[in-house]
Amino acid sequence: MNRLAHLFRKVANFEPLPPAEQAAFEDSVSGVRRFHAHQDLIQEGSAPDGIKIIVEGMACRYKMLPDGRRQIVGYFLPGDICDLRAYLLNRMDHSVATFTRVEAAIMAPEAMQALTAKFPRITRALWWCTLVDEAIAREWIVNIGYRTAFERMAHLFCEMFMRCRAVGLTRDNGIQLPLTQIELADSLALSPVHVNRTLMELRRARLLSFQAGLLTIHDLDELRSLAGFDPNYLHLGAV
Amino acid sequence: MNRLAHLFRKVANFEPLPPAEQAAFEDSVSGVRRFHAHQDLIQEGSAPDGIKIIVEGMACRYKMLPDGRRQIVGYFLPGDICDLRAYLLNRMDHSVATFTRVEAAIMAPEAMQALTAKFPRITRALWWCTLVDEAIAREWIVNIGYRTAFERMAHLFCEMFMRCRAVGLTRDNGIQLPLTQIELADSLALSPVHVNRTLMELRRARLLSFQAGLLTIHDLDELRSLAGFDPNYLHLGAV
DNA sequence: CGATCGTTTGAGTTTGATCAAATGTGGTGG
DNA sequence: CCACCACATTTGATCAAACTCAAACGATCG
Repeated sequence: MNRLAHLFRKVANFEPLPPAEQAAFEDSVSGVRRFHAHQDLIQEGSAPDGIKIIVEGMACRYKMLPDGRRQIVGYFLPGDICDLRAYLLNRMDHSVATFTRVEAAIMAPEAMQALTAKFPRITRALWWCTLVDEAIAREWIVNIGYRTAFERMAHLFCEMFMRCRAVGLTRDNGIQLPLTQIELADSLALSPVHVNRTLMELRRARLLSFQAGLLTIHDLDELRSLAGFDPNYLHLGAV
Repeated sequence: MNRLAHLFRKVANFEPLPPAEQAAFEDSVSGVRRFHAHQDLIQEGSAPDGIKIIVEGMACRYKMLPDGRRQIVGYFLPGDICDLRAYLLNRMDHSVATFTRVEAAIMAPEAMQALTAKFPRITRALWWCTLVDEAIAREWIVNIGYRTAFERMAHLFCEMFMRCRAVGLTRDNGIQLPLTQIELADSLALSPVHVNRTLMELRRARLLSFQAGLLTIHDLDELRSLAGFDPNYLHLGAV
């Protein structure tokens, strides 16, 4: 099947790939691997191996800290490419772990090399992906540095909702967001206790519900406004 | 002269460019432009124009916030490329401003396109630059999210020192770091008052001095250790 | 049916923010 | 050369957001 459908849908925000190039891309995939929930895909300091494109499930980039805590620095959802950098960097500067069971399409670096050599449009599309990743990382700096706990969490939820919507993973106004409060805390640089209280505040304001890995947004406009969320940095064309 | 010497020196950490490719790169530069201190080079929301490579001076990426404050999300120093993204993103998701007078080499997007089409090694080198930028942005997330004010500032100073050293901009154990305490505050997500106190703490500990735009590090090993600084994310080969 | 993990609640503490004002410092014009 | 202005730095006092510690409660699972 079309294992890369989410990826193609995402990059169409930049430039749609013609069917022939989509097919060539699909053909470059050597296979699909399955990973357990809460499993490391890559560890900081190691050499990245193959390129993995998320087909199903969710994962994150994180950095371990000297006192045993961790800081999550980004999320992966279907259509995201896990270590494009495999090419160019010899040591990973962060780790990657799954939240859920993950299914990933695997590509050998050589296959990627051949593919991008042949199709400049694909090269541009992939480069665009890394630029968007970078833009998201920068928005996280702002989010963590400037916003209050309440705004910060609201902002993250907006971002995840928009990103899921861009690849067709919303159901009504809900998305799968299989995170524990502790994982949310690691993402937002908040304590788990404060995450819990902030979450209750968001619920009490009837903005959303969040349980059993399902985030439902009851009032997106209000949430966006309270979070100071401007989707421009996601570069997703249509708002 | 060799206007791109700093850039070539930086990318040599990835893969040295042979003289012929350096020359072709230089030839693609259409000219040099000068900018005043504290001037915007690009504004958020606008379409990026040309590609600018910093030849001399310092600048930053920043985002304005609704209450008029700003968050600086990265620094540019000589050898850094200012908007490679000019290519691929139609609207800037952040602004760029100078700290000092800046001299920048200008390249038309078409010239860049031609250059990268002809020299795959240059393409890889530039892509590597964006990956390093991304890695730095992620480390900033950790820095702002996890570290105390003291560690945070120490970490930033370590980073800037290492980055300057990688392009040959250290003098003894000092670097030009022409920032006011307010600009430091905008970078570290701290209040100016707290920046001042933290700076005094660093000075009192005899770790460094910072005045008149000059940062002198008296005990780099101790500073690195207190900051929890691991230079791996800068991908600069030699430590 | 414990055991484990995640969530919730309470109480006290801390880091860093805010507000306000004093003190340098460098530049400009008279 | 001095007066003045704008701006950066320093200091003091108070406040608040979020953290820590601790414990209870609730699911889920072998």
